[in-house]
Amino acid sequence: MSHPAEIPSQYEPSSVEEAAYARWLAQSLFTAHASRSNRAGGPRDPYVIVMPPPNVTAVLHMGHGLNNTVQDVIIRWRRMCGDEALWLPGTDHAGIATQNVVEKLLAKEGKTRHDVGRVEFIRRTEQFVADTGGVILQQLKAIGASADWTRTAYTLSPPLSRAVREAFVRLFERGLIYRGHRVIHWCPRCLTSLSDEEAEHHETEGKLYHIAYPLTQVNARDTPGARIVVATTRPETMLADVAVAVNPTDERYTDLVGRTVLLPLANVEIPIIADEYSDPTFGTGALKITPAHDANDFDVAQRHQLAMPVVIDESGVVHEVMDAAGRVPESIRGLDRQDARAKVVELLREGGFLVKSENHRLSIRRCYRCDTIVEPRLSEQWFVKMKPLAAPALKAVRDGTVRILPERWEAVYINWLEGIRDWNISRQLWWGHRIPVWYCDGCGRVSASRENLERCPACSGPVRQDEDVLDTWFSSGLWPLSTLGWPDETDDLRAFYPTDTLSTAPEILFFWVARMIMMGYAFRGEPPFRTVYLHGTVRDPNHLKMSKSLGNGIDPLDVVRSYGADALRYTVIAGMGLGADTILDPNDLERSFAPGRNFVTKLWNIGRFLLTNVGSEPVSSLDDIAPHRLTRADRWVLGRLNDAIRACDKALGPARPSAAAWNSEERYAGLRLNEYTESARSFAWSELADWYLESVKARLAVAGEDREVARAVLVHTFDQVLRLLQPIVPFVTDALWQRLPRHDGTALAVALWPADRVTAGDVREFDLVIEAVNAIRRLRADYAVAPGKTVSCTLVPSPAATRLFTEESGLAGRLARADVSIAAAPPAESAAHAVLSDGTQVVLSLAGAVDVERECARLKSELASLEKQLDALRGRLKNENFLARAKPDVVESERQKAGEWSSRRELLADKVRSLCGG
RNA sequence: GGGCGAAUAGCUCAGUUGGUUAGAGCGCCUGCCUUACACGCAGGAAGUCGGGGGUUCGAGUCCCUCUUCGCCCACCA
Repeated sequence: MSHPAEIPSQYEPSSVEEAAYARWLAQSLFTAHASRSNRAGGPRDPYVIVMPPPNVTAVLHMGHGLNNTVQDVIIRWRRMCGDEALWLPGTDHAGIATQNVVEKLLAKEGKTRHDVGRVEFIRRTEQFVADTGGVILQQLKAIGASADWTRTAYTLSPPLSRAVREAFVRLFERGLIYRGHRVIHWCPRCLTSLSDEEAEHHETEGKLYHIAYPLTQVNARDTPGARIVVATTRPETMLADVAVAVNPTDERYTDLVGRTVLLPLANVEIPIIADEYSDPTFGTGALKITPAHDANDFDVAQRHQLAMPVVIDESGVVHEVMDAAGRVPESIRGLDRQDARAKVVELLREGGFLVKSENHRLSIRRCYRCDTIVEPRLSEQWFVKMKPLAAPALKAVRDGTVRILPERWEAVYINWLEGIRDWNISRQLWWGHRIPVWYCDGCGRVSASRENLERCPACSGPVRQDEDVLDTWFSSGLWPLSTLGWPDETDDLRAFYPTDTLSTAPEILFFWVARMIMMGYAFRGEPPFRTVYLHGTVRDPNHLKMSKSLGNGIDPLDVVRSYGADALRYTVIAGMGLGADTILDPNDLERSFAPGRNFVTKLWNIGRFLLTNVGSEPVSSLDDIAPHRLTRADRWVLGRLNDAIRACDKALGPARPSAAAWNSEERYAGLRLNEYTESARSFAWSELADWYLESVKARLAVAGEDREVARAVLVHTFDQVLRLLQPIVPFVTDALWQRLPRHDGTALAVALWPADRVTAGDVREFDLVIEAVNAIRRLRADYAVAPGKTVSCTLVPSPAATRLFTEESGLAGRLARADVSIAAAPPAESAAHAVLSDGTQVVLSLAGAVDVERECARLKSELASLEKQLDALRGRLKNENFLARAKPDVVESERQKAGEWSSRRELLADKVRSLCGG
């Protein structure tokens, strides 16, 4: 009747996962079809997730593992719900990051990129990407990612590069891209400018130097030796000072405005000017103005039309770079900015100009790619005017067209967009999309063009293209559009844009998410997605972010090898509250991933038991079983299954807004993946396995009608459980699903999501049986009855439960190892007692093992705690305010409870009286 | 400097709009190799829900305040 040999006793993920994945691919389960989308005349709602493209040179780490598992769970859920589900994968060329890697390789040959030249450098980088790139996409397959690989995209591919150029030119034509000469963030190591977002703040302990600038004497009235003291954290930049600014309201300095000072070391005469920017409460109230090396000073200098000498070059070396002849003392020339600072301070001290230096906390900016301290630098860059682009993106989140989960990030997003500043998009790199702008030296025309230009459109003279490339995030910002074929009006674009959910880490909310929303509106008039799901960070037990450099990382593939992809997936999904960080211990993978491994094993064993007992003969559909043939246990498990399905649906939430914007009920609902997981787990484990499977064993052992009923219920229930769990643990569920006798050849990944049955079973009767079994088990444990020993138990059912317990005494006895008999009154002999919630009495005969004193103590303490709670409950029910203000259903359930408790209290009190003689 | 978040069992965390006796996993204790599972089963211990104040019939949940961590943003040199 069964085929136990077919089901291995041990589930070996490593031996089945790879083949299973290959089979899924061969069946094209993950390939979406534009024609099936209802936006293209097809029958289905589309559901689309664009994968945040990992850097093309990246290797999978836990952060990717987490984020892609999240996306995979969501897309697998929607796929089963009948949506035309598309998860679109791809990689990012990652300008600075990739260029850095290749430059390091060149450095090993003792060369720089300038030695090989631009063309050769790009060729080498392309080769490097071709050889080693995209590894991460292969690795994602190992964790079961159900992406549509036929659509794999790459930001630097020809079609996506075309989208980038189109976007640039359109913004240029709308006047939203302009060229500006200003102080920007510069990385002296990467030798490129950075956007505000790429220059990260770091709090540091530094020094504030007070430096005396002596006033030049113009007439005899001047006090000899008079000076003005400025405060600065960057003394080395003083060599490029062009003024000292004081606040016009600052009376200390009123007389000095208009005078000049002699800049120490540089020996240049500079004016004292009045400017609002100077804060009288900070330092000495006198501020040195260094326009070329400080963005604010630049603004001040512009207002006062001051010169802008440069003394720090692109590599951070101090010398007379521009308009600074004679300013840099011999002993400082050629020094790195750090060394120059020390030297300047030393010289100032020697010259008696250093008044004092004090400790000072300040925040410095570092390059997000290489951590080098960023240098403010005066240069010519391309900028995007952000205010007009930000407006619709702000509105979208404010009015709920786009929602951000968890909710609190919406405020952060709004706050940032409200204060948005123009975006520097030029990068002085070679790896990236070259800026599609051509300069004509003849007529001076600057042209942005979709096609490469040979001649000036105005004067037909020769032109040269801008040397710079675009910020990597410019192309990333177009990702939802460009991957779907924009700017062409492709089938994919029509069928799948806007997409649905974007899942990523909050760190790139500004870098990427906000810009995608802006670009979506700018080029398509629609948001690129409707939900932004921001997950937490993976950290180690010390709450440090996992990273390669800290050496506290976990390689997801190690976990897959040891415990399987499902264990990895289950662990990260089950352990992750919405937006909360995930803590994993790289030094104890065994313990970290135990939840997943244990659950997968349990599921496998549930399947093994169930399938071997059901056997391979045909099984009736549940619909063909007459309802009256279902046992209480059957009705119970079906009812519980239904509860589980509902709970999962509720946790996963609405897939899409019911109108143009999410309404207040939908807005922050759903995508509680941990709640969904917990609902499915607890049903499978604590209900199906612990109670139903145990209760059904006897029925399966006897051939006959009831066995067929039990088989039908088992197969139906397990089938539904596998469907519920497929998105989380696709491999083990697939392996079990294929062995189901009612299997019709459909793949689990595209099987229909379980439906909430209207006629779910009534669970209350079997709940009482469970209560009775638990009571007997607890009494056994209390009185240390040997585990193997069968005890005698008398049940005195409440009137309502008489029939129930008469019929189920055999089952209850089996589950509790007891000979259960039903009686109208409890036996007189000394025994262990318990009272169920409905008043049914449970009496265990223990032949002398029960000591009356102990039993009395037990019952009394139980009675006391019950009475205490009952008093509180009754107090509440007498309270007029409660009755008047609480919701009717709350009052009703409290009343019902009070009834139950008081009948139970009577019984316990009786027991205590008769047993303890009180 | 501004804003946000967290603080619940030994550890990691759940706890929707305030409403039964606050839950799970891991760990721990006591028994069990009960014919699916010891990665398991049965039973158990363990929480003044960070401190203080307030609102309410009722607070882990709402308000104020303090403490300790963490994050984001920021042009006071």
